[in-house]
Amino acid sequence: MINITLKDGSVRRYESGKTLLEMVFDISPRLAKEALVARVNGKLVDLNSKIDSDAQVEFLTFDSEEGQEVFRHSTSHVLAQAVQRLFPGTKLAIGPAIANGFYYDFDSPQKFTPEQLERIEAEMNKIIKEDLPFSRVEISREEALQRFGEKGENYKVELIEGLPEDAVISCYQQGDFEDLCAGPHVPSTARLKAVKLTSVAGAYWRGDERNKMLQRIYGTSFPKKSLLDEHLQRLEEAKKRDHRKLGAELDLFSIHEEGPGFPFFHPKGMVLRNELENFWREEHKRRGYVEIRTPIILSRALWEQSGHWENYRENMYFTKIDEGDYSIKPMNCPGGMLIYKSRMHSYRDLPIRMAELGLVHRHELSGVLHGLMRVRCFTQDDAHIFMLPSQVKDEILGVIDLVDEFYRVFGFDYHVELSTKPEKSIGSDEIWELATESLREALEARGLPYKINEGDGAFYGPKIDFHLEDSIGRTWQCGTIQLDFQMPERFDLTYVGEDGQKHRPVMIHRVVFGSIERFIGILTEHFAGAFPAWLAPVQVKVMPITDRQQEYAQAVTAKLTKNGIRAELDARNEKVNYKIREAQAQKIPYMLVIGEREVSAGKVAIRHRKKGDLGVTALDNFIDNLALEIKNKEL
RNA sequence: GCCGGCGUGGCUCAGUGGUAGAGCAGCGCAUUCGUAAUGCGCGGGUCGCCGGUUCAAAUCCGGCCGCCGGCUCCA
Repeated sequence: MINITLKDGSVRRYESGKTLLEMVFDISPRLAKEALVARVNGKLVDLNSKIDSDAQVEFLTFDSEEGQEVFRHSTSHVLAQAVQRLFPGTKLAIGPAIANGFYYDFDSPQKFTPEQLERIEAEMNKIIKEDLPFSRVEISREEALQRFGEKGENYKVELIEGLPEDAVISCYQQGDFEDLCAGPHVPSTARLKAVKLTSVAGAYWRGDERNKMLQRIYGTSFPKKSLLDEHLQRLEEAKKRDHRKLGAELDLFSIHEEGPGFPFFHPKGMVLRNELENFWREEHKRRGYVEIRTPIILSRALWEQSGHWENYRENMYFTKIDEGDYSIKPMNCPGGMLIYKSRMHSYRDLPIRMAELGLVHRHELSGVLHGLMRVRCFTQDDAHIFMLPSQVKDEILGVIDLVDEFYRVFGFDYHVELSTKPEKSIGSDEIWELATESLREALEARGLPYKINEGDGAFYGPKIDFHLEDSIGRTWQCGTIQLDFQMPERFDLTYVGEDGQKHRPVMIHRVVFGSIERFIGILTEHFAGAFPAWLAPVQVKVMPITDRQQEYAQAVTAKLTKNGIRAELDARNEKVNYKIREAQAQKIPYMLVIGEREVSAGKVAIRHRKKGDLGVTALDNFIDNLALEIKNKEL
């Protein structure tokens, strides 16, 4: 007999060799129906596995992250089985669970079209009905190589060859299908109740564009049809928040075939931009930043000196002036260097925090352009901080705090990544190590959780990245802090120290919004277009009920405008319902309905886009309240 | 750039070889109305672009451009 300790601390005794599935049936038939996998002494294992010694056991359902992952991973195996049934000879690459679903990469001469996806989905449902148990077998490396080699599964062979010496190699089988897999899996295909294949896409083997492009089928799955429907419903809802759709509907910006990736900002979009920039200038002034502006076009020699020519050329645009080669700036730093160098600096002047709202152009591959999130020209809210080595830590902390304070104003959640030395880079390993450690220490000092992004730093230094989410959960890098020992070297930047000698300053590149364009995209999706009053392009819509209130409504609008509030008059000969409907669709925060009663009382009737009818009040009172809401940047 | 899908009035979409359609928006007229669509009328499209097949192409074929979802890359 063995002792099994459950999550609640209770202990049950079983004969050695009983499977987890048998145990959970004994504990609770209801839990048994929902349990997908178990955590045994901290390790995830199949419910089909046998336990032969005392253990801590926890049963996991779809409610847990691990349960979902196992569930989706098992679904990807069923997908692979269905594809191989319908298209024999299809080779398997990898098929992991991802956030909200799974995918599987295939190598097949057969092109998977949307119609075929339906066929595959039907086959998957058949496999699910067949209630095939997942069973695990551990095999030797030689046997694994032989098995998958015989079947012509060359990608699997490659995977096996890449496994570490001491790795346990396992296979999972359901019916006549077998896949190389570490597991664990759900007990049987019948658990995978509701399955939906969502799209096909190309994906390079091992994510390397030099490799063959495989066909990736994406899908998702749930233990209940209703959960799947809810998920699809949520995706539909999210589409309505898409900044590309809202950007057109709210008349914020447009992008044209005449300039792919080069957005045009309309008057309403400019209000947003300007509000963001005003806020940004105020906050930076308060924190001791000075503002500069550098040219868009600068000579090739400058870019050679900075290292961009060597490391960033594929992303740059070029032009000729007279006989000379010039480049359109992809970054603002070299321009900033020239300003720093234009005069002498004393150690007493440092740190110098030099900010620039700089318009940069980058050649991005056509396939990656995405509304305002990924464009070919954008405005970075850049700053370069020149400092003494002893000031590095405080300056990094200052920027981390600044970013946090900014994002808080908009109510954004964010996550942080630390990116290390990339393949293409300048500077010695020691310097990189030192810079990376400084950033790491700053993060630790603030207790910020972060993820390491190996090899994703800028070519001149490591960076801390701040990522924000869009409406469907894709994350976009916005803020970044990059520590740079290289540019000061390359541009021979100096300051005069206490000792009267020249010394080398250290530099930080940093952005908070990241790109104003991308930030506006995120902002739009986050608020679903219903921007807080301080950002709303139109803050108040004044709507007289009939022509007779026209004059009074005009006076109201004029007074609002005089008080710095962005107000518009809807003088059209339409019913209030119609005007309200339109103002609601435009997500205007406040509507002032003006009828006979308001005119005679000299008041206004307020309607809020979310709170509805707020009753009648004096105009001055409304103005005071709204002015305060705007000043406080209320959400 | 690569893989797959898509491209018809400002917007959403119907039309799959035989003279381009609807709703919304726009414009005109009427209506003067109390918290999410008043009625009637009128205009508007070389069907993304170029070429081919055909007596005839929005529709079939090829190339290009753009967009969407991924991959790779990045603010």
